[in-house]
Amino acid sequence: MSLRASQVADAAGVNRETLRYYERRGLLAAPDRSPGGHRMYDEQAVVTLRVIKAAQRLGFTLDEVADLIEVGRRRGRDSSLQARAAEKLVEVEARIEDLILIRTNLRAAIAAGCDDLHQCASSDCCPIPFVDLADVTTPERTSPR
Amino acid sequence: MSLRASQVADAAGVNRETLRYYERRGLLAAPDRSPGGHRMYDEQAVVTLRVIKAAQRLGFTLDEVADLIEVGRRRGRDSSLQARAAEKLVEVEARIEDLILIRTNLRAAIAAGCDDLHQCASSDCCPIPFVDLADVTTPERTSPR
DNA sequence: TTGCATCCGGTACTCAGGTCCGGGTTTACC
DNA sequence: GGTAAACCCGGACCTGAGTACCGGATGCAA
Repeated sequence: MSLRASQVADAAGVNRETLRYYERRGLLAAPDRSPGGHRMYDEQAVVTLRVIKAAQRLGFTLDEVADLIEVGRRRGRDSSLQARAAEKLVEVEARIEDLILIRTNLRAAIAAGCDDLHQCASSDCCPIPFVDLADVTTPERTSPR
Repeated sequence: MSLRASQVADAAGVNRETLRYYERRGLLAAPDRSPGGHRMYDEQAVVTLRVIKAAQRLGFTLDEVADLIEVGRRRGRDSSLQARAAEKLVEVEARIEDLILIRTNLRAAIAAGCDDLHQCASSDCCPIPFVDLADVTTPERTSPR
């Protein structure tokens, strides 16, 4: 059984136009067409869309997502996959570190309540949860997002 | 001692124009000016810039960052701060969860090496590290990024 | 077979986040 | 005091990621 564009879009929670857009960008395989030219998707398309959205939420660009999908597709013979995966791993781990720091600070801010924050604000140790991060971050990391 | 625009920009690893831009957006306080009108920053500006960049890397929008800075500035009397911090905490924790899942899968992919990946690719469990995420994700989370 | 929702391709628009330009000062250094 | 580098402002431009619109074609149900 095949799905039409807006069924897929609805199922994945995206705009119908986004399907065409992703197809243009090579993120979504061009589906079969009906005799009249309408796109006919399978359920896999929905999964792919969700995958893309998930990856995006984590800060991967569409190009990066395209890469990862690509890499998953043309299997073993491209062993740069290992390298890519390793790179991503490093990125992901750095992100986790950062987020954990933020979390710690947010928790502290919440636990301390407004009174301590007051004191804190006057002594310039706010903007709240980010100060540590700023120090930790290497300056050369010229935001490749 | 005061710093000039490009010194600050260089120190923080951003474009000089970005300073003006952030000033317009209210993210960076308008600095003092020289008699001739040139901006004269202090070292704090560099820290603030790094803070902003750090927050951005974690997926906060400039508006959100502005919020957080704002909130840190006008201290206790605005007790919605607690609420905001709590909200952010939830977001941050969700992000961490997602990233940990990704990390797990990336590690597995790396550990398995290309051979297993090969097998994997043919059985449709690739694109590598995102499938689980796709299932876990509630469809209604219509990416508010 | 008619009617209406849906889809088509192409193009234009939006929004965030910057970045670049250009003509005219201002500073810093010799 | 001269001059090159840095800076000013306003506005145009750019990229990424979608979204909207259009006139015409298609799908499907009654």
